[in-house]
Amino acid sequence: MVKIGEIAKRLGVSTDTLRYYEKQGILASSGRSESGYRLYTEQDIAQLAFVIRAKDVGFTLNEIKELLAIKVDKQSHSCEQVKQFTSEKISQVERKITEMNAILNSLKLLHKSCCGGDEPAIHCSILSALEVQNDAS
Amino acid sequence: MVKIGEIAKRLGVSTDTLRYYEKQGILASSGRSESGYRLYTEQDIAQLAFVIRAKDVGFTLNEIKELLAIKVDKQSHSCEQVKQFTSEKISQVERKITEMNAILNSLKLLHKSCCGGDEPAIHCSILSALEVQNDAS
DNA sequence: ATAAACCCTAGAGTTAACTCCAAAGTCAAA
DNA sequence: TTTGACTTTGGAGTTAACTCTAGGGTTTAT
Ligand SMILES: [Zn+2]
Ligand SMILES: [Zn+2]
Ligand SMILES: [Zn+2]
Ligand SMILES: [Zn+2]
Repeated sequence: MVKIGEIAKRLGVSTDTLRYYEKQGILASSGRSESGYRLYTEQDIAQLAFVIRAKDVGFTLNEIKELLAIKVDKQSHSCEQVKQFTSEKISQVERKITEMNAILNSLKLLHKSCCGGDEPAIHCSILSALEVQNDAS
Repeated sequence: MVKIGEIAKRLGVSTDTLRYYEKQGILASSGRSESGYRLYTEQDIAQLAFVIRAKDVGFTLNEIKELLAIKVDKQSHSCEQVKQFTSEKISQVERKITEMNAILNSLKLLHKSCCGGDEPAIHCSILSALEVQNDAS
């Protein structure tokens, strides 16, 4: 059971952010000390790591809440529903990865088509590289 | 040369958003009609498609501006700088894809570990699936 | 030729996700 | 035992990315 400052420091977020996440139902502390300090477990830290990773790749807090709801709501839902829901989320993430790869390809094409010399970049075909890739979406 | 409403409709954004992107230096129209209407080319549309895709996967407008700057600034920078910059962006995108895959694995594990039956989901090991994955980040 | 549907600008309002602040209680070390 | 670093709450302020409004001009269809 660690205090808020510790977990904040370990995962590189502010204590304000952690209190905000609690208010938003993203991550509550597992308990409080005698004096009312928030106390977090290692599991809480693991969950926060998940939240941060999801946020980093562009999920909103609401989407993250949905992802976490799979865990929270398991008492009130059937396995069938859980399976259905995770299926949807999986295709959503797969779509994002596909788009990400399209962007990566744009950049790689661009990188390849540039000679890398020290002359001004006017002559290199970067512009067309970007557009060709865009057309082929 | 199409008007703002047409491009907005075709790519599923509002005309307000397009005017906002112009103000932010993300995407200007290629010209104006006699009466001052914005006119866009197919290239503009391709660029907007790129912007939308980048936005969808979690890039901020400022990051997108950086990506587009590769194209815009080519007069004032050397090929060496361009190559350097695209390299950085490529690793940034690759990192994002890696994180995305970690999340995808969490979800897949979760999906696999659920029986999918119509009984309440209490018994299934979803919780641990999420946390195991988080620990292994 | 006139109504509907489009476009313009400038600027105000909104939402998400923080971030900061004030006023006060708690805890560890010197 | 007192200083300083922590914690609490409630609420105000900020930033990004829209979104809307007002008040006007333009284009198109009937
Ligand atoms: Zn080049
Ligand atoms: Zn070159
Ligand atoms: Zn199950
Ligand atoms: Zn089951």
